[in-house]
Amino acid sequence: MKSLSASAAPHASAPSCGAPDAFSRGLAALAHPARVEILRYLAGVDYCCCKDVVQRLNLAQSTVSQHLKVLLDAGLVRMSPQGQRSRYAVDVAALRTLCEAVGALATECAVRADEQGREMCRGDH
Amino acid sequence: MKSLSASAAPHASAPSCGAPDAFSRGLAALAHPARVEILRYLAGVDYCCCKDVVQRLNLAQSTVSQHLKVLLDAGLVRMSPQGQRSRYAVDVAALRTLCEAVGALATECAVRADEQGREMCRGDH
DNA sequence: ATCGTTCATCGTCTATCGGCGATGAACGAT
DNA sequence: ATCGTTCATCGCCGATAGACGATGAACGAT
Repeated sequence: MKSLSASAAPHASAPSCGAPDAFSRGLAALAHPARVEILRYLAGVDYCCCKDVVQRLNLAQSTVSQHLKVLLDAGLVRMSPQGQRSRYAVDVAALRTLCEAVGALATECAVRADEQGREMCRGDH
Repeated sequence: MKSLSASAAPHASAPSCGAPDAFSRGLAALAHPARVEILRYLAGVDYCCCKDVVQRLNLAQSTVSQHLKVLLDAGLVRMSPQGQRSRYAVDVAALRTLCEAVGALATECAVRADEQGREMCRGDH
């Protein structure tokens, strides 16, 4: 009953909460400076193997590989094995989609807040 | 808050990257379904105390308080103590700013990828 | 066949996250 | 003064993230 974490809610299923959706995974992937740096680096080079990122970021190769895997799972980069290397490339469309999702959330919040923003200062309920 | 660049601590022995900037904190705050739900709920009501969110989300009060604190630290919500309650409200401007930061990252990646996307054929396409 | 390179994965470690209950402070009402 | 309510914080716990080194597979070159 205590171990819910993402599956079993104590009482009833939580409202739209509890699933690691694409939105959450995408944002979580972006919520790390190293991964943002990887993305920007990937966009700036024509082809990119893991080694290049390692030299760029001054991190261990295994660490970089992990970060790339996170970005891959989030759908923000694509990978095509090429010989003994791995060609990584930014999925610009996915990045845009994620950006639009954030924008949609911001817009929704703005609209809903504006709909009744004037009476926010009543002080009672 | 235009500093998107991850400073990428040069030394690898550091446990973390050492630069939890506003961008990372904001995205990390959004990267949890419960917190997104809190944001949307906050935007939809004129007045909101912690208790309301607790009933809404079916989470323990302490858990909700933690989530609110995360959102607060990320600057996405504002809080004003009001009597024994705490009035929480979405900071729409901050949300927009964060959204624009994501957009800037997406645009930068798109531009840089487009600048040489056509000539990325070094050997094969 | 052998070697060097590249990369993904495994194991380990520490720090943090995310959940909870319990506690105490602050405040309004009785 | 006392009680009830609300909230933030603490301690605890399991799970995850993020770092590393080591290992082995895949591949090109010798």
